[in-house]
Amino acid sequence: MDKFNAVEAEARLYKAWEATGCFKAGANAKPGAPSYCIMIPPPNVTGVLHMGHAFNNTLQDILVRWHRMRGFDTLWQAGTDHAGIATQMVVERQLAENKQPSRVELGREKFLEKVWEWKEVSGGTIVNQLKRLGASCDWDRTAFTMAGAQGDTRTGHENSPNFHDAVIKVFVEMYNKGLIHRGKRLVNWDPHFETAISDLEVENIEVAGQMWHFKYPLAGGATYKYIEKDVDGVITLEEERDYISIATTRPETMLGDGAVAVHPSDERYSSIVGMMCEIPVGPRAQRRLIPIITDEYPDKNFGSGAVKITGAHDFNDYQVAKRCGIPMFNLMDTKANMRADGRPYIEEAATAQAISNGDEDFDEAKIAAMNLVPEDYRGMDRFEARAKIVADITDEGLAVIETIEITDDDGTKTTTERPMVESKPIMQPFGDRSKVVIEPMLTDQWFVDTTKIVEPALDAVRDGTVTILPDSEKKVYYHWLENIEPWCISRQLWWGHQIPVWFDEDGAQYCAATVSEAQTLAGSGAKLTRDPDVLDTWFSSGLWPIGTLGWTGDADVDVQNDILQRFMPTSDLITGSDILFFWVARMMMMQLAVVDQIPFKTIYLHGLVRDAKGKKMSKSTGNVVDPLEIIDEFGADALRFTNAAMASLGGVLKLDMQRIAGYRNFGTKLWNACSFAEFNQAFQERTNGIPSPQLALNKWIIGEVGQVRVAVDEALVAYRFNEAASSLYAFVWGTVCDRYIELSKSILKGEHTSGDAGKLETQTTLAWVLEQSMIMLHPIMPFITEELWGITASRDTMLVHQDWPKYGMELVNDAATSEISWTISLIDAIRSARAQMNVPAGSRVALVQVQNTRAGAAAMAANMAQICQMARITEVTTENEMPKGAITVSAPGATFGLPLADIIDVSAEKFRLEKNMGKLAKELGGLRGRLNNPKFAASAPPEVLAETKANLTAREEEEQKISEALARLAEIS
RNA sequence: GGGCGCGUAGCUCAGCGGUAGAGCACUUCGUUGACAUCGAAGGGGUCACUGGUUCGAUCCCAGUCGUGCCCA
Repeated sequence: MDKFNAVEAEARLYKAWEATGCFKAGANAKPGAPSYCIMIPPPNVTGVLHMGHAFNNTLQDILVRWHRMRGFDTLWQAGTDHAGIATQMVVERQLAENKQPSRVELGREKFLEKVWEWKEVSGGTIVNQLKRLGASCDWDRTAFTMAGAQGDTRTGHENSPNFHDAVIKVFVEMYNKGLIHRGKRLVNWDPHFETAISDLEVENIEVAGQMWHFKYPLAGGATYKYIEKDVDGVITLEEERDYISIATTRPETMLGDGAVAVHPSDERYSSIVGMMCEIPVGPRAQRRLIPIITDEYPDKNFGSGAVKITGAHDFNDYQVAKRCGIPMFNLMDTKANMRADGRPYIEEAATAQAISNGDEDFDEAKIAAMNLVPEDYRGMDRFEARAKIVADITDEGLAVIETIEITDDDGTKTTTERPMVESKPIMQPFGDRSKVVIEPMLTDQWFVDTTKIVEPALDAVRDGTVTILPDSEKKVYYHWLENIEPWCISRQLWWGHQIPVWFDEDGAQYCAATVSEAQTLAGSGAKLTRDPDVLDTWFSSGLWPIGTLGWTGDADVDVQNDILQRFMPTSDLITGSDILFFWVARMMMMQLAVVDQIPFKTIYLHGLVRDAKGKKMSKSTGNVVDPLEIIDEFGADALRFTNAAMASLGGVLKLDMQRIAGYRNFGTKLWNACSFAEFNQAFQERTNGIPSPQLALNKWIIGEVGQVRVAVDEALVAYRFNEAASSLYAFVWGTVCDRYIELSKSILKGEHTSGDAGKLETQTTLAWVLEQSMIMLHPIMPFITEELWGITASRDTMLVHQDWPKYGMELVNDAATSEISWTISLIDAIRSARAQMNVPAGSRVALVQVQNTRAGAAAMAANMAQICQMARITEVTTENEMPKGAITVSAPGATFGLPLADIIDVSAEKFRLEKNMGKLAKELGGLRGRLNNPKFAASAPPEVLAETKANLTAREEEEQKISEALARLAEIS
């Protein structure tokens, strides 16, 4: 047999699987079999395969291949996500690189054509990369979340259901049920992409920030006594003030302040609550006066205890402003520059003052239209405006001044005054894609009233209809859903499902699937304009299960949809715990809201794949591992086996190259074992069905196969991929290669008493054992096992469709097991003694049997050839007494000697025996201690008691033997 | 600050009431008719710490320390 050529074989085998339709829905299904379905978490159409995908898809493929081999009606649904911002970003960048007109220059329609063109060329990248991993998805069913939208060229997702229609249908239904509404709310605004994003798309990062302290003068020159006390109530500061001190990290938003708030219990300010104070920025003549109010929000111990309230630019302030009816003035445009629109500042400020004084009514729209940015700052970048405002206030002497003492080099102390600016770490929000600072912005957006659809999603998990693994993630799920916020689903992008709502000239809304339906609703005279926004990508991927299965919302059609009926609800969802909220929870809510069905029965969540040291992989750290490079170097099977071995429930995923190499070696090991079997004509003697041999060796290994099958299935049923992998690893390498094959060699060579009959049954058994290994390893290592399957015999089906075994513990033969384990322990004991006595590995020595049980003697007789070969023994003689100068070797119930008088190093032997004695003494101490404790006998379960006693007897026997050996040694020296 | 984890061999991790395991790394030996991507034999652990429950705790409980992630 040649060596395994992974690169060549992987491509060839994958092609063969696909060509014969091995992965199609229902392939290899037994008649009437239950269905099994996994929805692939759709990778972004812009995506390239990274370790997270490789890990996640390996687990899915293991489950899918395993179920398919077990005859389930299996579907692994493939597809990609249109990924709104990411895709728009990629195409825009490409336009810029190719010096083509920009998105804005092209206009919406032309730009979307460019996106579809890009999708045709590059959208299939990740699909092809998943194939290299061996993913057995039904690629003919590849779905796309924008399938059927305007401009769709139907390339790369030819058979996708019309996802767009499904999304629009759901939006209209939810709108009509009152689950979706439009409103002006403070949202996270990404000034780079100029769109709202959801709070989940915001990363809060701690950065070095500054906090400035400014004086807001009291209106009309009013003054008050400002008193500060320490914890004991002792006055530490008392002064007359004509201002209130405000601390802020965002001075540029001062222009939009609507009030100053203090805590109701804050005595320092109680005398001025209700008074007006002046925002200390802008042209002096038009400075606005704002009220000093009380609210629970300010923290007395933070800053000065007084907080400026800027409802349109801060989430906390927004809540205060809403509670207290404070106007919220928007200061920035969509790029987060200071607004340059509207009337001159003088007029705007006068109106604002009238509102503040209560002389003029206001509503949301009126406030929104007002621009309170003075001309000096209009059009400035928000950070430039901040610097200028700080400088202007400081120049005017309205910054709070602190006095500090400076010690010169020569030791003289001077005091100096400077504006009070605290440098402190602050949490700043960044866009997860754009990486720019997110601006809270008051805009009109569409929202899903999640509180109205959240309960069924919670109940399904609470009552166990849906299982979340690992269990600890349940709490996270509950916590988020129990405190759910409205979901902002509109995005100011072009690439996405455009919101199906039209406005007439009065701003009335008409929600319908098509413009003509909307027109009908509005009446023929109405002039309609469609909302330009698109839906959040997660809104459409929230419908992934039903959308990919072709749900239409038309009951008569859907009932005829065989695929939908067979596979919905799906079985398992395997995904990263980082998208539990983004995606999993939303799928739960939406499927339950739309079709009143759970989307899947079990949710398996896993962490991020990290580097060997546990660091996140990132481009900037330079520790990113490319799965395709790993596949090139070690083969897909090695990467897959590593992924399975890492996948303990809730475990941290640390990817170590040495480990991958180790599993590559494991594949080679299996290959070489098969090569050995082929060399010994094992596969020529293969039979269908479980062999029924006579030799204990063969009976034993068949029992071991039965045990490992049970272990593997138990592990996979419990989603313990690591246990399945390690059971198979230990079985193939430790049991089959190191034990069974070694013990079979003398039989296969014809050196065993069983002769030709023994050889034949061993060939048959060996072939069967290896075939079972291939079958059980196939879900984890599909390529090398399929290749071995193909080259070792001519077969009716490829391994991918081979039946998964059902046998189990009934294959275990106790007599055979004890015979072989006795034989192995004798061989091990001899080998250990030889190595420690420095007997050259090549030299053969005699073995003396001094005492043995009948079973032991029988085991020895039956396996004499193996013992002699593996322990390098020339012959076995029986003596009544241990010969002088022989070293003692024990097997269960038996004592042997190795007559090594010539070679023996007495001190080395003494050392060896004493070391064993030491180990024994420790064990004996523990055992005797327990057994001598009357309470142990009284309370321990009987089987534990019996086991402990048996253990003690065995150890005492051993101790006896060793002390005898030591005594003999003393005689020699 | 709140929540959730995790501290077990040099490293990466399993185990989770009956006295400790794997892989890698390490040491010694080895071209014995599958395999040096290998074989054989070894060394290595007060299972973070302190209390408690128990006949018995790495495992359960409480606290401490360290550490990671998520949310404010």
